[in-house]
Amino acid sequence: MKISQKGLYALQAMMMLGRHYQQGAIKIRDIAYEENLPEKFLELILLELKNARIVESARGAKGGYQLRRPPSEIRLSEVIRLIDGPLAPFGDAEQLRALIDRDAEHRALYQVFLDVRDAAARILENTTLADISGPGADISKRGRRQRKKKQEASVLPMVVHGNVNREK
Amino acid sequence: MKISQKGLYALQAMMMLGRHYQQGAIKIRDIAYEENLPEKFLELILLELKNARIVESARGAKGGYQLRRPPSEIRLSEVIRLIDGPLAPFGDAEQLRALIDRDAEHRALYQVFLDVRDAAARILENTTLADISGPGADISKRGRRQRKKKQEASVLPMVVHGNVNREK
DNA sequence: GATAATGTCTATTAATGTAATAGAGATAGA
DNA sequence: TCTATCTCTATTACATTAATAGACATTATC
Repeated sequence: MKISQKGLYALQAMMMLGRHYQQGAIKIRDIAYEENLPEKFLELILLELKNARIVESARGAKGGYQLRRPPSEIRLSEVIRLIDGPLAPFGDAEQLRALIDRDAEHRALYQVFLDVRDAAARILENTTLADISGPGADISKRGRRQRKKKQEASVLPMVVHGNVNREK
Repeated sequence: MKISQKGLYALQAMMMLGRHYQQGAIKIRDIAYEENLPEKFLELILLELKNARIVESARGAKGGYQLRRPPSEIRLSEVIRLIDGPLAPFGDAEQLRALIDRDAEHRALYQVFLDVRDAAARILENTTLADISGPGADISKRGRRQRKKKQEASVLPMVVHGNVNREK
């Protein structure tokens, strides 16, 4: 899985709309300005979000965009899957599956990829716009509240090993 | 993070070398044949792996490649980081960091991305070539054994939620 | 030391994907 | 009607990826 620039723009736009939830339609231009996004590119992104019925638009003068649901009901996974496709860490799932079917030895590798995908999905499914934007957003609170499904909280450990944080 | 075709080839080649560990040098051609990889492309990949000192080569007649360490000491994360770069799910960490520094509102989003990266890293750091290749490889055994660091086993839950498995 | 087998290295290409831009058209409010 | 705004299609520039080609260097073996 890879979150593209476009995907990041989409998330930024959604966060902005989340901050202005229930304030009526917001113009593309205003979103672009507030989040510092290329306006014409943002147009295409919002169109996709609209077609997916995550946001809604009003045309003409006084037109603009707004969320169709409260920020607490929009999961990051939904936005990312729409813009960047499946959360799996490999490109072409079909091709990989063909490889696996042809050769039992590679099934274990495939399973590892599935585990990675599931781990990422678990986080992105359980984080909503409300968790990361708006007046209540606070990193330090993530993981302690706002888990919709009660049993899942303990499945996503917040413990981080010292040796895992190795990226540049 | 995205595992490229090249990264997948690298993992396949490493698994093949793992299966033939301590059987002397293996020719590029044989690796390519057994794993059905493009030979010339594989050359470049093996060169990278050699420069990273994960494999070693012998030149000339009877030359070839072999692992420098036992399969149980080669983590998938090492191979993937080498070929495909950092495990983070976003492209340019610098750019994202700049965004975050400019705007405190986006820190929470950044933190989610870090969580995703850490979750992926945790799995790929704790899975070795031995776990997924060779005669002992068995998907059903993953997660129950072969965790090098004792305390980490419980941190990677094997439970999978029904609603997480949503990819095509 | 000649020969054949093999890894090393550099360059190039083709295909694809990504980010972004341009501009004409449709719709709605004033 | 006029103007502001979303809608939609096309196009472009650029970067990345996957793959190929070919000359060169090294080693084993006869």
